[in-house]
Amino acid sequence: MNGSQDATAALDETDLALLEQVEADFDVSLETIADELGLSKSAVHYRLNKLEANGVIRGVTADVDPLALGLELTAVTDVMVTHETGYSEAIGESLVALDGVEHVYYTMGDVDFVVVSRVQSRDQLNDLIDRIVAVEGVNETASKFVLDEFDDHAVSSNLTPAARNAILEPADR
Amino acid sequence: MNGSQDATAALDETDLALLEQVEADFDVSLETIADELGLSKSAVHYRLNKLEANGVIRGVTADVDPLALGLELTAVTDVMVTHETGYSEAIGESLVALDGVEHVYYTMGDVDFVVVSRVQSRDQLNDLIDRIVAVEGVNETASKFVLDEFDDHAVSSNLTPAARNAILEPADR
DNA sequence: AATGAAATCGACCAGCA
DNA sequence: TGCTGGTCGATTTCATT
Repeated sequence: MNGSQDATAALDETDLALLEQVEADFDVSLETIADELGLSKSAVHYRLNKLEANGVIRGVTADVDPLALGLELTAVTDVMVTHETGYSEAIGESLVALDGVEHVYYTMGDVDFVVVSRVQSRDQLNDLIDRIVAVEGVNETASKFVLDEFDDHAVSSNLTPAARNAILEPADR
Repeated sequence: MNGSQDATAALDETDLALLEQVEADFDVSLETIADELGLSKSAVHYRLNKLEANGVIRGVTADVDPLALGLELTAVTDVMVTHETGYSEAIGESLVALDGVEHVYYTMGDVDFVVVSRVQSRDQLNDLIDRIVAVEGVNETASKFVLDEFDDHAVSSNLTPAARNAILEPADR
């Protein structure tokens, strides 16, 4: 054990470039990635394995278009809980377990939870809000329709220069 | 061309089961998936190709853990714009283009945009909020720290029974 | 940490129900 | 259209440096 941080794995610029590639598209051949990075196929594979072993890459998944499944309605719902007990984690887990709920953020401030959900219709949204209110501890909700949505799901290509530097040059260097 | 909807591709239960599998983990072998679904490898491959051709599967990507990159701070920022011009799309695109911004929701109501972002430190969050305010048309912001987060990124395994039925039994049947 | 060879797996094709 | 079985190419693994 040395003095390096546990949370942040030691990454170099090649790792970051590799992450940007596979986070954007893991369906390309290793050869294509290897060419772009100036590495051999085996080297790319070796680094990918290391990144997965370190927990940097959590997994590889298919991205499903919600619209293709008819989920055309997105809502942002503010959820207030009855009193600040220590049950925030249980409530958060109950909320995310509801069908249709995609993200749950437990926040500081007057709103306790921000819930993002996807459904097909207004009927389904009404039903979902009913199920949110039925969660033990939930007091009040306020929902907003989402008219338009913009996403940048990639993490590694979305870093500020400061964040990049912090990753490439750990504090204990 | 028949009377089927454009938006919602015709999917059967096998397709949904397949989507649940690959949305949870695309790193397993085709044989494993085939066994669980009671299909042959070729059939699985055939359906995957079709789902991708239909736009149901948008792509295959690596999931990177933000914490592994030191992005331990999540914030939800409400953004009010100066006046309801027709530039909401331009503003949304400007917001999501900012480094650190992950989701942007353009909403109906008193708040115009809900922005979810990830950074490493309070310094970086201050900087990000400055950059949000600097976006043309942005008037006022209010940020909340996220203390805890719960996600269900999978779309196909997150459907209400009503939504499942609507997918399996199109209206024009 | 990276390489090259051997085993394994996935992509594609022609044909069939 | 949905699927089968086989072939070829790509990927994963491992011994080696």
